[in-house]
Amino acid sequence: MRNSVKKYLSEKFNRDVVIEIPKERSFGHFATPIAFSLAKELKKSPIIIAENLVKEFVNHSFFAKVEALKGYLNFTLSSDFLSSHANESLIAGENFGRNREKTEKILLEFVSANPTGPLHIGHARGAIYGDTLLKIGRHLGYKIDSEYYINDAGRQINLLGLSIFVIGNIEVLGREMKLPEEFYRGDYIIDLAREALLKFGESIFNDLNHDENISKLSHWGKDEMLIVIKNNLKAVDIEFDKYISEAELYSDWNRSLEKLKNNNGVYEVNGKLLLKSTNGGDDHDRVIVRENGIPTYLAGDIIYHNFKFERDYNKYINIWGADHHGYISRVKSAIDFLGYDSSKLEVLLTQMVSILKDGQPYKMSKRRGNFVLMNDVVDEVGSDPLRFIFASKTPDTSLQFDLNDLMVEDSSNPVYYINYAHARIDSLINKSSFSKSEIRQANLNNISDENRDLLFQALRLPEILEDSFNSRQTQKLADYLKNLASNYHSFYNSSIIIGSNYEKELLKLSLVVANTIRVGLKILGIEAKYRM
RNA sequence: GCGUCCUUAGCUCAGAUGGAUAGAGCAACGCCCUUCUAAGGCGUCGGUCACACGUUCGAAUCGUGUAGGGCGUACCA
Repeated sequence: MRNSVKKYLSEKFNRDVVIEIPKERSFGHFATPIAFSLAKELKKSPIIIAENLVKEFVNHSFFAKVEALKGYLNFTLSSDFLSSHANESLIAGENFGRNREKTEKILLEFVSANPTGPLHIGHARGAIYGDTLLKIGRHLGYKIDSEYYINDAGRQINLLGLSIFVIGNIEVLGREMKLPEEFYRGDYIIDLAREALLKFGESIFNDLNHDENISKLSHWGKDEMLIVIKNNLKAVDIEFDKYISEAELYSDWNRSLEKLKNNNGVYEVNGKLLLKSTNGGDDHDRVIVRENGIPTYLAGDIIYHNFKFERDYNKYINIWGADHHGYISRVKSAIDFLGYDSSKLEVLLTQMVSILKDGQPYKMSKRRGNFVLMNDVVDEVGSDPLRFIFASKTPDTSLQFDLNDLMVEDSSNPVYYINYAHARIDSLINKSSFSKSEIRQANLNNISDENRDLLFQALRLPEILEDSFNSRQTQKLADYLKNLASNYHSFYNSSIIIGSNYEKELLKLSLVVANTIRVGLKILGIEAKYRM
């Protein structure tokens, strides 16, 4: 709707026209401050310009009313316009908002947590934010592939094996042994050690210097962790198109390195190879191959990004935790030296999360890792509220919330609140003596102004999705659904629907609202409830 | 120090490419079930948008600076 109005006005005035939604309802559905920008060129007061412009909109099919107010042009949409959109939305059903076919191909990488432990709550934020963006984008017709990059090569995997070995000795076999500071810890390592004992027998815990044993534990442990991670994700309904293994890509290292060298992106100092990452704005150049010939962590990212760009997408989006922001300049400079356009890579950061329960910092009971596990939270509050809270907050501010707030079953919990509106509508439809098809055929041309505003709001989903995706701000969709539900509850309370002279019309309006809620929630990864 | 994200009501957070009186939920206090789900609605209270200067017809929004906080600043991942 907004786009068609914007397009129409832009063509009419032969310039880009700013369209906004006035906060004050009596000002109409859309408004434009165009007279202010024309004032300078025409050297006339915006108020007079606006009054003159109004005259050009008499008997227009889009608008029931166009008026000039303090220099603004305010547009009230016509019932014809709204009611034809309402019909389109009901016909589209679950595809409401999907009408546009985009050609842009996007590769979206997110989570990519190391397979050395279960996902924690920070990962959950990135996972849900990324998956929500993915769902919005796909609904809008973008071709998006999702990937999880597994850091399954390098020291951290070896460290996982060592940690299982040492903790197994201490906690499972009751032996005396020192646990070095940098080792992984937490109940999940003990669980792994117990399973390892069953699988490999006690002998695997006998010799710390036995490389084969550690290697066995490392690789097996990594595979187990990957299963755990995939289960953590599945619990909030997230699945990736592809999992890319660093270890499998490693054979491509020489090819990537050649490219960097050919583009003059590396140099040698004391037997080490450095990447000229200062080109991308980094503080200093970074080592990519050590003196002993072993590539650093950054090398893996270089290979992976080479592999990404060889597959020719229009855009690459990475979602990283804020603690990785220092990596952006390194990876971007590497992409440039690989011979690709680093501006095609967009890195989105999610800030830290802290959790309260009963107003107190949430600590895992009986767990000795320092972070809150994603799985514990999902077990406690369920997938829907967690998905909603992460989708409803801007990713670039640190976030704190109380688990109790997510478990409450009243209007303070947006998931319940929105579902309740949806369930109420279904209940009305069932109570009515009219059939659904009779209701759908009702004519919405003569509904009241207030009800027309509700209809207008329910039909805004497509433009909200566009805005939400383009700005990468999923909370716009979440907020929109909450507001729509709120307005529906108001509507519900202010008029009796069943038995009214306008029963069919009011129910049709309700159906439009319900469809928008259902589609919107689905995109947020939540199935709307029909009964509560 | 440098980089980066942030600072809006007592609390948790929204505020569209700068625009018309700054928004919601919680908390507090009132009111509304002889009516379709009161798991709801309506209302009151509450803000020099951290601070200063600047750009603009117009700034919570843009720029510069100051103060405060998170994160990062490894030949660790």
